[in-house]
Amino acid sequence: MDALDDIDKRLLRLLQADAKLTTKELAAQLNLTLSPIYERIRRLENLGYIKQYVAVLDKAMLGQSIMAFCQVSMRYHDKAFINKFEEEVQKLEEVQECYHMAGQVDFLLKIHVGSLGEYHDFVKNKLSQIENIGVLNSTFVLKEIKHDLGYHIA
Amino acid sequence: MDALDDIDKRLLRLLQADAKLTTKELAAQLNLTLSPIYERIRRLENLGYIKQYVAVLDKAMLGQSIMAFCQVSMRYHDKAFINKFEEEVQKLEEVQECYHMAGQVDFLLKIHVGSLGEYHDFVKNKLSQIENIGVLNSTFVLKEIKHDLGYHIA
DNA sequence: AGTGAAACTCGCCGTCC
DNA sequence: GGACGGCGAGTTTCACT
Repeated sequence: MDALDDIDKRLLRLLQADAKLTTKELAAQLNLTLSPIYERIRRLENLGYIKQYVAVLDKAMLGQSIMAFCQVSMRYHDKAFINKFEEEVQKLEEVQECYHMAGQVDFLLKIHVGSLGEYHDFVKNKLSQIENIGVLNSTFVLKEIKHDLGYHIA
Repeated sequence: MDALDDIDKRLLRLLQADAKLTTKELAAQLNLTLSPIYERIRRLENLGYIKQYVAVLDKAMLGQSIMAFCQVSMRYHDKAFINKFEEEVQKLEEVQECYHMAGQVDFLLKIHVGSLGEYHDFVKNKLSQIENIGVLNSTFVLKEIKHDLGYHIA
């Protein structure tokens, strides 16, 4: 019921590259008619394989040209402090991604801002205001070499 | 000509959250008729604010449940070696993202695989086969705390 | 599960304000 | 720069296989 056959996989690959493909175009590429394609897509949506459809914007054109990774280690590792940090991070719009990591560093944050001044403001007035942060180490992206939007489908 | 007014910004926010909204629904939310919405979207596409439309899939359901960050430092920093590394990384399907960084570490890679065994295989047989890699340091994601798909629009 | 066709809605374009 | 209207195209459903 929830296994993917070969057509499902090809469908997912096509849709994660271009969500605007019409059922007609998809049907032509997969050698089927409109109905089965239509129903397969709805099935993949309902089972949760497809979570949503989004427009991908250009961050440089939106003035978000500085990207940085920020490694955060907590002073104490109490559950309450960890939970508090995770809650606070959700509220910070500069934080695009946040991961709880294995190893010396507790959290890795991906940050998007418009300038180094904004980054300074973010660290000084927002991030470091969260209590119990021990070490805080930022590294900046010089160039984006690769950024795949879709996942590899086996 | 290429500046965004308030309606453009609201339009971009709505579309990067849900690309399947119809012009009709967008028009209703922005208190306009269909034509201006339609033309604004085409304008935002042509100017490059909207790069593409994609379906967002569930990586866990696709069996890509292990996520890791891999820090790579080159032995020598010749332009030719750097270019070669960047080329090779493009070919590796496990590498979701790759950034050239400022600081001690040269590159930061975000890796998606299905198991630790696959990760081992990736490092041993693919990544470390690229010449001139000096230090290679992997850290695994325990939990995804936050992952915004859209950018913050000022 | 897939085909083919019918009904309905939306995207798209022209014209007008 | 936005409103209105008509045609083509896409989506959605159904009866049949």
